[in-house]
Amino acid sequence: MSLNETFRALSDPTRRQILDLLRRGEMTAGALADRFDMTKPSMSHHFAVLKEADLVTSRREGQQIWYALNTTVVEDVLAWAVQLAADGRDRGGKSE
Amino acid sequence: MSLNETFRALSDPTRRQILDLLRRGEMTAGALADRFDMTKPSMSHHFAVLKEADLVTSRREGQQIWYALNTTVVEDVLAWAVQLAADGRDRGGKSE
DNA sequence: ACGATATTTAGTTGTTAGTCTAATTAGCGA
DNA sequence: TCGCTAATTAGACTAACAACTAAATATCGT
Repeated sequence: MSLNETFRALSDPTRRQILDLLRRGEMTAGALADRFDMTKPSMSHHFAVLKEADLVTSRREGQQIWYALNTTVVEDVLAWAVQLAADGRDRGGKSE
Repeated sequence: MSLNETFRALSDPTRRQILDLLRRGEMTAGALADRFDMTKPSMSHHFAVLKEADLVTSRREGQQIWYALNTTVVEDVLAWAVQLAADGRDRGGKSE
């Protein structure tokens, strides 16, 4: 896993919105693209970045490609943040 | 708060290492810079990005500037990831 | 195999990011 | 104020990014 790639992928608002939509379940590339004011090739680029970061998985079903959220990597981010926040707080003395 | 800025700041490995060092407590700009194989101006740039993203705070004490981790924003990232992971898992059916 | 639909790949362009060197600001002590 | 140290700002250069249009690939139905 590369937090590098992961955070880079998350640093784009369009990509975070895509993940947000996928919280509710799988969606096809086309259905996702329709939700944004952007060309399909541009959206396809974002899908590729998310896939490379392993934040989503994809499978083809006929002519469509279904994308799904990969919670595993999200949990890695979670773990990273927990550690940073927890240790920081222990020292910082911020009690709540 | 802007997750945009936050994730952009976190997408650089040097900056994540800086935060990592700050888990243990405040450090001066110079002390931090010494830990990296990079010029001080470059390090200063990274401090500025982290400050802009509100991931660190700074205060001057004499000739030195002390940087400290701001756990509040880290916790915002945490909350974001929790929501994504939790909702995603509810649907994804991943039981552990 | 053909035509239509779904999606990605290629190539281009303008913008942003990370790094460096050189110059500048800020504070301290004599 | 002068000289020293700490840190940032300015300017330049290269690499990487996000968006677009046009073209290519993959699958389906006839």
